[in-house]
Amino acid sequence: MALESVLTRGVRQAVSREFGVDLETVELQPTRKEFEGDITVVVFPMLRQVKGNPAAIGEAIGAYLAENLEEVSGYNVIKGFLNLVIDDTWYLEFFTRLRADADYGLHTGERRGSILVEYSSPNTNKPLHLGHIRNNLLGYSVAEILKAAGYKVYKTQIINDRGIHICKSMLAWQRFGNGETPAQAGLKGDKLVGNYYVAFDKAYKEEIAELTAGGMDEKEAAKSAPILLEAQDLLRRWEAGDPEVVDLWRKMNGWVYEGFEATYRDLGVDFDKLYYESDTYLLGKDVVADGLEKGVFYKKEDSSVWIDLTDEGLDEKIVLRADGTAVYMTQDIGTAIQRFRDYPDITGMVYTVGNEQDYHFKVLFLILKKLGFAWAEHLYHLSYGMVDLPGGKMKSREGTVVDADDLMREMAATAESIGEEMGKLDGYTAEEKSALYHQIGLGALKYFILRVDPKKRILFNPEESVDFQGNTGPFIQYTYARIRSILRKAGDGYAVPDKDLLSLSLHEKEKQLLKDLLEFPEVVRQAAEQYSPALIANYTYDLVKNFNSLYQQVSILGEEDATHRNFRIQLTGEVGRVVARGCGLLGIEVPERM
RNA sequence: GGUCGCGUAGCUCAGCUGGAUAGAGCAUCUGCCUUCUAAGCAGACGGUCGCAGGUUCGAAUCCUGCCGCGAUCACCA
Repeated sequence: MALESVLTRGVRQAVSREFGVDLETVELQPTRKEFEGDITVVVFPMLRQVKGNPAAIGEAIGAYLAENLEEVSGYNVIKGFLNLVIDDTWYLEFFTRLRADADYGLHTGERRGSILVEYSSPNTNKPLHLGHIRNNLLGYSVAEILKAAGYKVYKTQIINDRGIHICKSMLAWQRFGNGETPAQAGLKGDKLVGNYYVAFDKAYKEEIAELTAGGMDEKEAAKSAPILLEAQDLLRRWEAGDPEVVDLWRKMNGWVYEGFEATYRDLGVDFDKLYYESDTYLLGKDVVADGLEKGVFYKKEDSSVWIDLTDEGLDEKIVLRADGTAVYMTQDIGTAIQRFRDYPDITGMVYTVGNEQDYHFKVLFLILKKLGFAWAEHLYHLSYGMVDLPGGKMKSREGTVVDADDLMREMAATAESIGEEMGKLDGYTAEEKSALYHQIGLGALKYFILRVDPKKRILFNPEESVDFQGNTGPFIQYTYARIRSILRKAGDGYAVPDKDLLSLSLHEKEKQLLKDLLEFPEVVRQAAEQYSPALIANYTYDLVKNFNSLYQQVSILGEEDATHRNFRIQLTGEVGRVVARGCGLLGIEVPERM
């Protein structure tokens, strides 16, 4: 049984015996470092039910527990806090269970249903940037965490592959491209297409300038620039299925996908299914018709369709245009329903989308509830803050966008220069080194982003590189490599029978590590419940920090008592296992050496 | 203006379902590599937890108001 349940029950019994009261709640917390003990019972809340002074009550409970529970080997009372010393044997017993459990920390036996996690979902006219990186890392990590918590997870994204923005790139390519391909240009496809998007913007601005110079009003010029009109015409032809336009669209989107794919591969994220907006943008209209019949929606004189959410403290929201075409909301209603058809087993969905769309998702979920879909209760908007630069938002027009590929390359380069200076990689080939530096650079980047609470905005200063020391990914990776090094040196013969193990007397740092390891499953559960990789990141950091502390203070391989030495080696191994698992949940790889 | 989010050390962040003297990292300063990887460890310095009230035995944590920053309030996605 879990220690907390044992103690809670014991405290209840103690209070019942000593004071004749049935306690409503028992409050436990880890004992603070400066006091002796492992778990603390807070006496204050009992005062409502038990009369007396807190110290005396704590004393009475402590005496009872020390007497009656084998888990409790000592206690002290300070100002209404009853600190319990838990017997080493209890932690060692826990350790025997831990080492026998190959899936420690995973709640895979729980079968909690299936969840679809959507993330990334880029436009196909521009390369991925730092903002997308946060989105991808969060989505991927939350998907992994949900798996660990016992859900079956499908990872997906919706690719915004149609619309006026694509047509702009297409048009610019037609005009200025001379048939240029990514191979000819020596560019990734997404970069090439992105360049034409920029080229469009430039030409468009020039035309506006010409028109205004000719005396036209600026707003009017913005609307009537010939290149824009032509792009709009391209969109109409695309929607009409004009083969020439559709072919070009296919070709250019294909280039972009190849480019994205490379970025995803470098980033280490993947998807089980892709949705394309070109397939889904017409969805949702029939649902609107249904909702109209049910009275969820209403029609205005111009025959546009709306929903009135003023009762909910929100506004009226359009769900279908007067000409019968879909808006953003219409599509999202449609795709949500489509996904529950495609995956009949899913019980919920997670949308990884920036917090600028908080309102949209609030409305979307509300509409789906009003339409009567029971699953609408289990939709979650994984909302995250923007990644800003010291000067504010990233702006492609001002060239301040931090490109995803460039950033990853720079991180790896930093890892390389540090690594080469350290010079600990004798025997590694150039390829092995390069792979390792990528791993470390990415570890730094991922940890940097994931350790922060998703809803907070992140300030990224390109001038100051991401740290590789202290509370960072490489610190965790380094400790893992250190652990692996110890285990390699230790070899194989360090099995310890349970009965020998249980007679050990634990070093303070060893006990601390066992406490840390004990928490891991609960941390995973919490991280899933709160959709927060940051909890995993911070936990893993604390664990690793405590391991390093042990490492510096005692000798592992040099311990003279054979049983104790072997226990330490095993403990090292288990810490390594949990570190690797925690990192895995963050999408961070751990190296054998570094 | 309405709504939502954020505000903790010089900087970047933990802690927030109320509990003991608010914790890390970076930066600055001290020590520690002939012994398991020093991308490390031990320590020092650094805080009116935005401000003001309230609830409570107890508030960084909950409530109210104010201030600051951001987002949003499109027949764009």
